Amino acid sequence: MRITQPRIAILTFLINRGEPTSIEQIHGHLAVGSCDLVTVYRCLAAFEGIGIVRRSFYHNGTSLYEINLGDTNRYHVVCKTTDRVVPIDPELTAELRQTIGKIEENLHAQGYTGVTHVAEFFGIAPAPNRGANVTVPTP
Amino acid sequence: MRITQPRIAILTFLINRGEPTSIEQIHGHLAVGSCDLVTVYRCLAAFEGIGIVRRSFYHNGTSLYEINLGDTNRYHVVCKTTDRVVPIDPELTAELRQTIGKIEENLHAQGYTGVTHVAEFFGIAPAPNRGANVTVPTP
DNA sequence: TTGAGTGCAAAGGATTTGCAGGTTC
DNA sequence: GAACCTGCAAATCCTTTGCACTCAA
Repeated sequence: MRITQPRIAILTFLINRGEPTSIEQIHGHLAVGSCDLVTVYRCLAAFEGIGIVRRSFYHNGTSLYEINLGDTNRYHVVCKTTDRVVPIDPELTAELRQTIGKIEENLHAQGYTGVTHVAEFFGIAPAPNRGANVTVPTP
Repeated sequence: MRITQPRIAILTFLINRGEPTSIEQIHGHLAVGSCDLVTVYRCLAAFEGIGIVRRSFYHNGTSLYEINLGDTNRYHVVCKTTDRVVPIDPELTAELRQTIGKIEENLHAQGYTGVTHVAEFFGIAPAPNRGANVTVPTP
């Protein structure tokens, strides 16, 4: 896997962002003309393949990508109105992670390989929460 | 909401199937010519709207639909190779449901409305498990 | 009767693929 | 220099929309 300008740009962006982000948004935030939309698709697929990014889904089925920091899974609520992504309460996240871990273990025990999962919450954020300093799109 | 032939057929199929199923598969299992693919899309959207079916996603982002039996959420593993759907261990399902319930409560408490979630597991089933009597496509 | 539902065709949006030209190693 | 990567264009796949017709209520 070669280190190229577009890949550096995409990865840098994802690291700074630290949240599931749509391909369009990723592409939109890269310097104009620095990287084709198709290249973003291809790079993210490659990144997912080697495990440095994780893919999840928006409630309409389109893809979201985020940096994969080991198994420190994070879970989020995505606002259906604004697309803003807010992390779930840490304690509950820990609990969820634990339960999901058990399930994945159980599946491995049954002989499943390459087990992955997707867990997303969607809802309409209360107006005051919208635009919180959680997700400030990098200009 | 009117009771029509296509709706009866789709609902009957989903009830018998009892598992998340793709639109294509649903359409493919209905009597040929009995219902247009577009109608399947529209019916499922309508069913989802009134809450009698639930939507989830396959690992490639396409939709899966299943009958919504109250709030007795069920969670599944989808085999990436065969698309077969197998329910998660009941105890673990209960635990997962409980945790997710807490998270949704927490979100409501924060002011979120219309909270929904998606939780899916994907993996490659061990060969002996493939073709288990879990998902017998209705002829 | 009459408006919700349907089928067909065509549009739309997201993602993938083909191929020539560029860039990394 | 060779292989991998990129950009552009076009194709593909899934899903939605428009419109005239049909059918359940």
